[in-house]
Amino acid sequence: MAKSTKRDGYHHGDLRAGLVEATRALVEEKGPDRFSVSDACRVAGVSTAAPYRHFRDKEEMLRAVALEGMLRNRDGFAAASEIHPLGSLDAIAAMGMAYIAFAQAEPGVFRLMFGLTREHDKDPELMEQGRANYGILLQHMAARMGKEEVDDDVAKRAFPLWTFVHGLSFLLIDDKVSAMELDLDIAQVVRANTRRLLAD
Amino acid sequence: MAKSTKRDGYHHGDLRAGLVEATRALVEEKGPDRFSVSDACRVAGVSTAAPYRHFRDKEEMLRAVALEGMLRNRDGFAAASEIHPLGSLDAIAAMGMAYIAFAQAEPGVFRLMFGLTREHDKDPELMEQGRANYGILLQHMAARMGKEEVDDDVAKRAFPLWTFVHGLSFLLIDDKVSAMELDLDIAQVVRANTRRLLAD
DNA sequence: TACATATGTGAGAAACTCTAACATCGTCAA
DNA sequence: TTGACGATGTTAGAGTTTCTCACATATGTA
Repeated sequence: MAKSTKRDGYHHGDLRAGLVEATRALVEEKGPDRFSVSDACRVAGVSTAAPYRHFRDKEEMLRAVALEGMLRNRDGFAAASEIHPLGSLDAIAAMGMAYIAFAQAEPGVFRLMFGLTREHDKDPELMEQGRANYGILLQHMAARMGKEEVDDDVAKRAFPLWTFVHGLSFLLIDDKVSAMELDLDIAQVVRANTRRLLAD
Repeated sequence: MAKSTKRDGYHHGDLRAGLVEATRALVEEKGPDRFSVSDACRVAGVSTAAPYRHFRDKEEMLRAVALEGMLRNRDGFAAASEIHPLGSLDAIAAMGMAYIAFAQAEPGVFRLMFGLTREHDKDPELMEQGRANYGILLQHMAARMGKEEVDDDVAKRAFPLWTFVHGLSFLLIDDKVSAMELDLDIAQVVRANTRRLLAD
């Protein structure tokens, strides 16, 4: 039965994948700061020394989850961008909603994908994936501005859109929206302000 | 010489304040996730059991720093809002810049003020301060819209402005701006997009 | 088959959070 | 003035955690 996450004897089968999944689940359940390697080991059913055959340290386990999240996020992002015309307000707003939906569905992983530790910036793979995601938005923006190629102007007009949905995502998962007693229709907020940010 | 942070004998003088300051410095130096109570004790020059006379746990120490940051942030925020006419683009953009400047000056504390843990939401004092800060923006927005009182419409028009500078703050401190090879004049970005978000 | 390599285990060192019992200091009522 | 008490510090230590080291077991290849 090929490789599986199920234990089969002395060896695990695919412990790396098993640990990444356990880590993802625990990060989501308890929050990134309450995650422990030992917990992941308990879930995966291995000793606490086992992970160190596959990851340099705890940090690297979390980075693996962040990277996997970035890839998964890209799917939703790309899908949203493709159901509307290139460069349309509909397409751009849909991408924003996909970004926010991911943050709300997996706040733990989302937090991991950004911020949590400065070492993430040094991870070239993670950075590359982030750039690829942003690239999709850039394509739409270039089309909208009637340009063949993505240039600095395009990048500078696209950036505020990212900024906006990024900030909204954090305010939502940190519960600031309800704390301020705001009763918002998120889709409406995204669409209206995307339109404003695109205006000129 | 009244209360001081300096050690004077068996007792410390004002250990609570000393620990908050040590915690703030360490959070800024190493990041919130690398902070340890023991480190703070070493800096303050007390035993590792001492903090528990003043704080329930590590979490509460960090919350104290977040609250103190929120108060300090408010000073800059209020100051920025007062040097320009009530409700003017200048005033609102200046407040945005103050917000971002704080994040860049104290990224560790800024991260603490939002997110890091969900327990923060339950801290009524912290929530109250956050609301007070947001209230300053609401005043300007109400004036701009020619209203006497802050109502739902005002809150809904102000919210995107917060969202925008909040997102920009995080992208800056997480180094995403340089990672995407964007060379931005932040003041320019804030002003241009604040104007767009206010338009209609 | 036999050897090299990959992947798991158990034991333990070092650090950390937090508690419990005890020590010291300041203060206020008698 | 004094002495009891509450506030605030210390020492010792239990329990958890990260990570390393030596050793065990599985897998693949000559």
